[in-house]
Amino acid sequence: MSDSRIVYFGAKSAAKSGVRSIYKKLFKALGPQGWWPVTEVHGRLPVYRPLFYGPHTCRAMFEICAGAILTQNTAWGNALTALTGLNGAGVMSPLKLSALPSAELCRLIRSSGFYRQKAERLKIFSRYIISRHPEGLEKWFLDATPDGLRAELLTIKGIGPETADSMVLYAGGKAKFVVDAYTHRVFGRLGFIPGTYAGLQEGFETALPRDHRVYNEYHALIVALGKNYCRKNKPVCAQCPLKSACSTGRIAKKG
DNA sequence: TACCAGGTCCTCG
DNA sequence: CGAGGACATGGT
Repeated sequence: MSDSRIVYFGAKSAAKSGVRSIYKKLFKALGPQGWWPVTEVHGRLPVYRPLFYGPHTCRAMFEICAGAILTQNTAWGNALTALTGLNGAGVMSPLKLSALPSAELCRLIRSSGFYRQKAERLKIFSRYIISRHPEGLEKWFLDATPDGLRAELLTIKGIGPETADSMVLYAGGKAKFVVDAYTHRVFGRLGFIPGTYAGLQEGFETALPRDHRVYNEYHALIVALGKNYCRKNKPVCAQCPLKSACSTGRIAKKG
């Protein structure tokens, strides 16, 4: 007998339909998320634009990449303060960032935490663009395949799987599913295994149409769920859009 | 007061 | 490989 709460990724149609039905539930309950929030040309704060999936301007692409680095293991609000600081200082570009003294860069992004590491990572990424892709971020990303771009990004120090995938999906508008801490938590509680980065990513990419708009919404919806319902300590199971598909709340009640 | 937040790198069994 | 520590601020 199989435990209905356990859903194996791989060649299982149950996993496919599970992944798809969860997406539908989330989208229906929470709506389009408008990711990735990007600063408007004339605006100060990044804005969520529901149902817009690109293409982005070159500077928006760079801002998304910088944001992906700044939000590593950090609350988005803290990363956002740093992004606003960089925009306010007029240094949101590879050329400007790479020319900025490290102490100044550290000061601008201090709110994001791990700021020495992140300042270094932003510089490394900026220098990489200038030296390896002098034609610019836009041409680099738009000409690349999702897997090729991901592999190249992973060679850059400071860019790991999630940051690379965020850049590919949200800056490049290419179909790569982003797996993050929320994804592990939510789908772990839902009973999906394996819970490794590669396992989860392959599960999603196999189950879903290869459409960057779907990957975009799905990951953003998982984050929304993780923040507002599927919290680490005190999950709000009673009103969770996925409670019918999840056993966590029931188990907790049974004790 | 602790714990948590849209990870990654390095080191050591 | 996987586990464990370092990296750091701001919100609850």
